[in-house]
Amino acid sequence: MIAPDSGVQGFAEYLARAGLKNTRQRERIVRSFFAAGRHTSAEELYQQIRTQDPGIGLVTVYRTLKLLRQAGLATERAFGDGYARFDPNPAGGTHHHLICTRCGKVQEFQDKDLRVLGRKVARTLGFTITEHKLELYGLCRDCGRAERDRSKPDSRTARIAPGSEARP
Amino acid sequence: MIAPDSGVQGFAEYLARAGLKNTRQRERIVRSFFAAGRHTSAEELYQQIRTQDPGIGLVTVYRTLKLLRQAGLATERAFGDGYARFDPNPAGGTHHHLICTRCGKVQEFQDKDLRVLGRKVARTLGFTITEHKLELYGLCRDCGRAERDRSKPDSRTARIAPGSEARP
DNA sequence: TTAAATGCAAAGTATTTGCATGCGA
DNA sequence: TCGCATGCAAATACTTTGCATTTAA
Repeated sequence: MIAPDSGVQGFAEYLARAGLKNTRQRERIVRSFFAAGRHTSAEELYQQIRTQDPGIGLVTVYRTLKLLRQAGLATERAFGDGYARFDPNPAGGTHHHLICTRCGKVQEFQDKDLRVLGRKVARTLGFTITEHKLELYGLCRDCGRAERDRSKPDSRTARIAPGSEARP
Repeated sequence: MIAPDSGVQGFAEYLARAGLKNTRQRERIVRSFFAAGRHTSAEELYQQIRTQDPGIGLVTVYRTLKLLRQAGLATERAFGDGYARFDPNPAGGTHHHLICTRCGKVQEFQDKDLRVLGRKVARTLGFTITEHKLELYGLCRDCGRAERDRSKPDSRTARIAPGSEARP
């Protein structure tokens, strides 16, 4: 994983280059963002910062997240609930996702072979890579087992509940 | 790319298994979705279907997209504009993204080596893979060039306009 | 000093839900 | 026939914007 300080510093550098100001609020938000780690929503970040610095507004959190995206330090993701979620872009490191399409469970893993491979592809296409992220979709162990049970001749009744989407 | 018919059929099977109904609207929406291909928003889909079948409501499009997600046939994505965008989940095939973190340009590519690699990782963790998607983040050719120019000693003036996010 | 940043309140807008009616199985 | 699906309108709620004030450079 990325060291939180590295992200904070990268953001400071971006602000300086772009002629923008580094404020108390921005620093605190960015620090919390990189400390929180993964799949953070603006609201979650806001609630957490609030306990340390009640003066900060939700609007500023949104604005700072937007800046982080523009700086190439964060990526917006959607998991299906109404919230936009943000992941820090690890500089050099990688974190990938295994996402179960049935229950919605998200598991992370790492693999360094991917790094090499991605770099090769990118070079061919003229891209300068700062981050790469692999998402594997499928069935997790439990759901895979359920699926196999379902297809046995005995259990013809549907096990799929249309309205059920788990969200950890 | 996935053949549209395959997706339509997969959805029909899902509905049958789950005890849900296959309606004229659903069929048309799903067909259009798989034909459209990539990064489709609910609104776009709605506008397109409207020309063929004015009776269909936007609400039904939203509901059908939700079902497609639950069926594991579509993935929700966020590019940063206000819209949720949906990609069909290619069964077996893969399509990956190169995303420029500065201008937002998205380029697709394929690589079969990744497939093997992903499968290996998944097996270790007990996942059954149906799809995998690699996202490479970085700077596209143009933005990479701009970045290099910027860091020359001559041009100290900021080239980064904070409010400018291109969206193709 | 000065342009940028903040925070509140208000606006905007993508997405969901309630309910009466329609329709597939 | 029965229960799921549809569509309209209204509601929700996430995110953005206007504006006066504060603050970093």
